Amino acid sequence: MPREIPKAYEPQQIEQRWAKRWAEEKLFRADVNAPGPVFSIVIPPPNVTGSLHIGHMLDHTEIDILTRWRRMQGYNTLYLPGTDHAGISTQRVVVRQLAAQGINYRDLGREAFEAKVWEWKKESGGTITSQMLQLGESCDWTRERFTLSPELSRAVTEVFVRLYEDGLIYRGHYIVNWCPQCRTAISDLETVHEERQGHLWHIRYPIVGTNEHVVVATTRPETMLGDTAVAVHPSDVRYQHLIGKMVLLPLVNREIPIVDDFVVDREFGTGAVKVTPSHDPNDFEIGRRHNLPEIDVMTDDAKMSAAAGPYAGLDRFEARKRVVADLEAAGLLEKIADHTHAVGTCDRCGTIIEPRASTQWFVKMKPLAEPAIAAVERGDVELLPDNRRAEYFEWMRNIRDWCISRQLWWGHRIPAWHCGDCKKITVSRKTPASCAKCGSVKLTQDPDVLETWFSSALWPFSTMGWPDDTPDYRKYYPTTLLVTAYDILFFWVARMIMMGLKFTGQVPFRQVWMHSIVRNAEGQKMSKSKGTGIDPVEFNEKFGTDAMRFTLASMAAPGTDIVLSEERILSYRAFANKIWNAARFVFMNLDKYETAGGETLEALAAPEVRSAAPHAVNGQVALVDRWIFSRLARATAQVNDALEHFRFHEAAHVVYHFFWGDFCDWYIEWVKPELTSADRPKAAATWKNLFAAFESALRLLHPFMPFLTEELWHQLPQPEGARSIALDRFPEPHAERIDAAAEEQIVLVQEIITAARNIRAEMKADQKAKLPAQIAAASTQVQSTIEGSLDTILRLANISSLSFAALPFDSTKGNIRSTKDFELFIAFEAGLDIPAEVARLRKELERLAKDIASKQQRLEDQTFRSRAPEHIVQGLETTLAERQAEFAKLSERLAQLEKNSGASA
RNA sequence: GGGCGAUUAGCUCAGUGGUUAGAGCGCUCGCUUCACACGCGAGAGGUCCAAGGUUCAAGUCCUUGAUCGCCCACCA
Repeated sequence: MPREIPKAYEPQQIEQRWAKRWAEEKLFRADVNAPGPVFSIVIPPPNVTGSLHIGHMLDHTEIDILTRWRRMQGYNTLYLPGTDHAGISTQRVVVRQLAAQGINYRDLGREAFEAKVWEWKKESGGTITSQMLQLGESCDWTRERFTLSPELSRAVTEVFVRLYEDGLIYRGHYIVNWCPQCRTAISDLETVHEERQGHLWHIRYPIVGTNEHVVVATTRPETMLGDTAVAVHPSDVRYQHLIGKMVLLPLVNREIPIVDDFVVDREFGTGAVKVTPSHDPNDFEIGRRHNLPEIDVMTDDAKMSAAAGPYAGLDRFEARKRVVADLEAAGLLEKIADHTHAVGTCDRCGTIIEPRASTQWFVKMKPLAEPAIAAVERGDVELLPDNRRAEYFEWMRNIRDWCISRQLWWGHRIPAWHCGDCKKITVSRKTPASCAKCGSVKLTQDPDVLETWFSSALWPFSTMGWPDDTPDYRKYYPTTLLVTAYDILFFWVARMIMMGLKFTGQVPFRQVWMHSIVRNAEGQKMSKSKGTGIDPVEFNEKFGTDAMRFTLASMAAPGTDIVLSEERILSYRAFANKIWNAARFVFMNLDKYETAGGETLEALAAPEVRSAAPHAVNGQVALVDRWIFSRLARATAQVNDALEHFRFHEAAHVVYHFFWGDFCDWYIEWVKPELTSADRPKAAATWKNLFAAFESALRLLHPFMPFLTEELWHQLPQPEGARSIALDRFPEPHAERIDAAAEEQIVLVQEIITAARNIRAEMKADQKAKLPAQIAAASTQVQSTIEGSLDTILRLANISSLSFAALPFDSTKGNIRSTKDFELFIAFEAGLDIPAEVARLRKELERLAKDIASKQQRLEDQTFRSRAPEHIVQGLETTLAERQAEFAKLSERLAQLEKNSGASA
């Protein structure tokens, strides 16, 4: 049966077809009862309403490579997919959408709004999962999870209640980061500090009962409307006499005291600071220490509040201008200095955050952090790469309490009820009937929801059915590995470790692999909103998912961030095409094999054809077959080692060069004539070996290029009932097939062929002209190797004959290439380009001379001889001898040429 | 203010103290060779950022500096 496949690889329909089939057949469904060691991994859940970006693609590529590799190695694998409800982001999207329809979400009311978000989730929540399906990720879709599902919400409530009962969750009034755009508190981690060019306004505050004034400096003049004191350093001689006096707050005409506090920096500004307890963290602390009132002069959306008097209703920045103008008019503005300072912005929307005193829920972190620090110190969780450990420890040791409440509607509502009578709080797993304290039934649930990362922190065990003791939990928890970008080490990884230890008594994962971040050409983080992102879906369609995966894997070297370039993707698309065409060659020959009538193709599907390779003829395995299986075994071992250490780029490099370099460039070219040989047993053996090597190569490549390899694997003869290459075995490293002798001999033959091609190219010999060549072998082994592969040498070097001859060759009559093992000579009539050859030889000699000199110098050094390991010294001696011999040969040749050209000139 | 990373071929990047520092792209030359021009063959191209130091031996380890980038940090 002739196999008709297109000349060029077209990934589009092939990928779609397989992606669909893998999902439909539930090929990657995990089975707790399956044999083998466990390899389990949960996805870092993407935002449910988001779409796939290049960062996910990297995450997912690494996870999928590892999962497929381990599955093929016989592990019981689980790759659990799912999504995050992403509180703020999702709410923002829906709010904006409603606004576009002229609807203010607040007018809708909480329940109706929540319903709208669920609706939106239903509509667009499929985007990311369908994109993942398109990518053909080998995850178990029957176990897909969502952070806001009833099951996972139950885990969230359980955790909240237990933390509250343990005194680790408290409600308190503190300064938090307030985002006026999202209208909610956000955590410290969710703020991004940006250097901004601003001003430092120096304002005179008149001292009551005198003509004096004190000058304060501020970057946010509008907050003065909420000032309730001025603070100076207790030992600041400039101001000591003022401590205890009152100043009249300009514009507001409120009398406020001058207090002393150690936190004031005498060096900064004027050394006197206005104190606004409601709008600054330091001032808040000063306020606590001095019992100052708090005056919140802003509203949720950062407009000035009624407390701001005449400025009420103004936007904070408009108010700033007005306040400054009014102060100036009143003659109270002493000066305006330029000042660069870090401004906190919301990492979701970029709005400048407003520090604001507010009542929120917090988690006490120190008691959770301590065991999590110990677990990493002990190595129960291995954080990789190593250098991230220090960051983790640094952050964990200085951890601050975590503000977990958000003034949003989309999320897990806090399971706490406020009593209308006694004002006490009842925290409960289920809606309580009455106040736990006074029995009142006038209960209202706390309006806040938990921040998204609270539920994400439980992900490794909430997805396994916790708090129930499920088979999944027992089998797959703790998970084997977490793969994620390093930028969410604090947001997510650290919190998972803390929560995992607290609630399961176990670490949530044994290893964490933190990969790089993908950046664009300008080195910025890829961001869709900034228009700097690469759309992976578009790229996948354009170049093929396999090519994209391979590109990402090949660039995923630890340490540096990845800058993706189209050129690089193109080169791996070419690689995919190369594999495709190697397959075409194999298929073409499969047909010949069958029509030749020896054995049927089905015979090739027999397990022993694969496992017994390399196949022998008359008890003899051909050199090239020994070689390719040796190379395959070596490549497999290298890939295993690389993947065990998350060295994806190294693994990719190995398979690339094994396939393209060893298999295509040499093996296929070498065996071509054997396949059609009249010697039937020999042809059949070559056949089986070609088939087995190619088939193994496909399996080796599968974790990296799943679609292409699946497609081709199915076109090869396979045993009855074979469903997918993904369920087949990964190649074994087969240490016994590593054949140093065969590799050495093949290298020799390759060197001869390359030398001949080099001479021909330099001579600009007609491609079709086969020239006779002569060779001098340095040993009988070399000679017998050459004799053994003579036909191949003649064919691949494009020479008509190769005769063994005695040295020296007449370099004026042809060109010579030499190594330690041989000298190859090809004569030609057109005449040698003597000046060119002289130049080449001189350059070569110069290089050799330098090399020889440095080696001699080192070998003469007695300290080197006495201290360096013996194999280094011996190796150096051997190499030096070779170089010297080479140098002698080349000098002789050069002299001959110079003499000749001198004679002829 | 602390901390981390990078600097290697024209470009993008690998490189595990040891014998001639590699890859892909690009470049030059030659090829419609019956798997592949997304290809084949042959080449050119590198004071490994700088200066010191450790070592028998440094692209690799240490120190300092330069340039670029990132993270953390409540000086108004």
